[in-house]
Amino acid sequence: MDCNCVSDLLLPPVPTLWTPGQFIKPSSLCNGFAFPDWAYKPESSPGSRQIQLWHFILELLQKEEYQGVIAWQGDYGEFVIKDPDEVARLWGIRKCKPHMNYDKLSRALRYYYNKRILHKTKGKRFTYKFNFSKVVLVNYPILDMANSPFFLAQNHFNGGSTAPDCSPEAIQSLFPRLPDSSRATSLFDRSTTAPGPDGDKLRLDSLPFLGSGAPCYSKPPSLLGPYPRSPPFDYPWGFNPYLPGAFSLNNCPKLPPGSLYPSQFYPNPLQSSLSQLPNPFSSLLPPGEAGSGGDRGQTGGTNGTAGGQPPRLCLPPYPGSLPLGRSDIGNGTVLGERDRVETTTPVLGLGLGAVSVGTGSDRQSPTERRSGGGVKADPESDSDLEITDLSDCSSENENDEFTVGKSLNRDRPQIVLDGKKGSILPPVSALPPVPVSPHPLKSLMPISPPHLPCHPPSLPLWLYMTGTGRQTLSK
DNA sequence: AGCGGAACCT
DNA sequence: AGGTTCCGCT
Repeated sequence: MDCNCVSDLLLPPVPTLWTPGQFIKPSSLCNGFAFPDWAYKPESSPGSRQIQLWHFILELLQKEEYQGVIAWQGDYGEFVIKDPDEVARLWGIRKCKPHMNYDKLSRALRYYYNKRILHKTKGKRFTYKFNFSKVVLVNYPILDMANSPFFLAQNHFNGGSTAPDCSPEAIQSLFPRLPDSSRATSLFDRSTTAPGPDGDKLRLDSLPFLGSGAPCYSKPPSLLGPYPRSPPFDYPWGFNPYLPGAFSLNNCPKLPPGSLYPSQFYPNPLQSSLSQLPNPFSSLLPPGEAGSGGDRGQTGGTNGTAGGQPPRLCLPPYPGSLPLGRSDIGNGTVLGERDRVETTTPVLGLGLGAVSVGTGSDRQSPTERRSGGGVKADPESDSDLEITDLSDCSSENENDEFTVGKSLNRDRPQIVLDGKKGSILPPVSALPPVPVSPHPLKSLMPISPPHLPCHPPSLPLWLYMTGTGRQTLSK
């Protein structure tokens, strides 16, 4: 039976989020619901365009209108299904399974246990927890995680051979705590010296969505941006993350004055953080904002970001992540016309490359499964790490892969992980030369796409469960 | 409520 | 592969 709800006819532009009443294309609707294109698996994967449950859950979790139905609660990554029947109903609508119920949905959720995408918070009804260490964070280019001390250990791309730091601390360093609201944060710690070899150190803990803040309530990042997936290599506003020039410290184009990023789209701490970014990032700020250290509060303006909700940032991904993970996330569409619907939340697409964390073993350990009470995440489940090998996704571009650490660039930011400085990002010069169009914006557009990425595109920050792709899980 | 096996579907 | 459906069990 095909209820014709979500078919390949679903084309971008689509509503930026799954919001009842947002109609774009009747043929792409299911019972009046339309869904963001990014919610589908990439075309390259089998069964593509079928949303996965964990994806759907994240989708719901991201929407404030469903806070009464499902919401982040408790430990980091933990969420509670407040209204199981309603969630099941929504899932049923989504999948056109009118007979869906929580029993069935929960069976599907249990299906994720083995994949270590989710686990149950013992002792808390309807409470589950995402194993965010089991995700691939793509498009965190400026956080060159693959080059961090943490990830170097198992970096498939540099043949890392040292033992990985799989300690919970290391994991925590990957997902650091949200800084206190009172704590001034900056993406770059300039407290030490002037820019130079040690000048600009990227602070992971200044990225709100990367961490959890309050001890009792830790909302994971706005994991899935509200941006519709764009066709491959469609960078409507002309930004091409693949192009070296896009991030060249000397070749970063200014956005047109008064352009697509009104200042109110930059709530704190992002705004101030962005403004402190060295070029090219600071240039993303509207004129007058860069360097102003604006201190508009998080409640600020019309950004639509609820107080306390981590703002999504949108920085162009650093091309160094290209070999590691798809970098076409969001950036092309962030400023696109199609995004008018919900460009209310700034998005910072920070490229991590493709980083996943997981164990070689698929199963939860008995310890893990025994751990109850939901007091604290089982360290075991989050304690292992691997770099997701996406190399087969870019076989044509193997030569493009960075040899991490092959060359140093003093101008590039560095990562500070728990106070330890990470290795610097690969130099822009390591990128393959790409012809540049004379047009200031078109110079950022793809001349010829490097290769078809293999994760869902156009996400400002895309979480890619390693268990759902062609990647690392061994069953 | 929650679990997991099994058959089945797409 | 990723569920969906059913069901017995705890």
